[in-house]
Amino acid sequence: MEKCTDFEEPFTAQRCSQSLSSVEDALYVIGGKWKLKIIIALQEHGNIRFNELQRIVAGISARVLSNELKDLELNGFVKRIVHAEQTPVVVEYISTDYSKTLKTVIMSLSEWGRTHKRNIREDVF
Amino acid sequence: MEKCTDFEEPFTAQRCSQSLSSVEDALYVIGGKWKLKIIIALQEHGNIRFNELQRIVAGISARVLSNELKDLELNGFVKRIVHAEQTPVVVEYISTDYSKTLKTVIMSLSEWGRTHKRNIREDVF
DNA sequence: CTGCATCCGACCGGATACTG
DNA sequence: CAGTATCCGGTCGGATGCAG
Repeated sequence: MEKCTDFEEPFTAQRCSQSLSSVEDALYVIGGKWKLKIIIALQEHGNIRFNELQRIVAGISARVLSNELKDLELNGFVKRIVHAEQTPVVVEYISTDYSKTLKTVIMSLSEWGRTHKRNIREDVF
Repeated sequence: MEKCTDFEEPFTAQRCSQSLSSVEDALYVIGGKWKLKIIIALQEHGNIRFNELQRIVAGISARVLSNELKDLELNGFVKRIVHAEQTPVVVEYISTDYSKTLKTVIMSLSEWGRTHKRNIREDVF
């Protein structure tokens, strides 16, 4: 409840004390091992197909990727586009406008990750 | 590789295309169900003891909290302080300066979470 | 190609009991 | 209080096979 002096404006003490709850809400949707990685991969490439996506998100299995994509689609982060006119069927995934609202989150996370890696290399904890 | 126009300065296209890797590095350390929540709880309160922490991070079991704290200590996010002069032993946990570098990450995540919750309430996806 | 169904082992983590 | 040890059920997820 105290200790909010670490955070400067425009984040008030009141907002600060609610960050746990809000972060929980965020992690509920984009938490987990793969969600953010998939969202990023989809943002960096335009339309992208299942197998290509699996190649980019290194280490993920088809089954897990499939489930994650369903989740992400339900939550409005991903659009699934089926090109039915062809055989075999071509399916493309594309990130939605709503996933763009994660821009700041992804920015700060990648910034921190980059800095952290540098720290690790220099100091050894 | 393209599509980086969504991101404005000072984040160049080159940095953008590396965000997947950097975010992976970040998630490797602060990813998972509990890590960030614990870090936030420790930042919001000053020194804090094990059971109190378990109460604040709702839903976590003693075993998991214990393991997570070891992890966080190894990675320099948490300091463990033992007050040996008393019996029973009093142990306090406190967040380190390094965990303050996560400020921006936590900010953006909680901001997003707050907005997302509002969106969910209004539109129903 | 794009997945889903099934099998099955690994491991995550809850409950409980116990120690210092 | 601050954890640890053990047990054990549930889930996660890899491998494989199959379908559209």
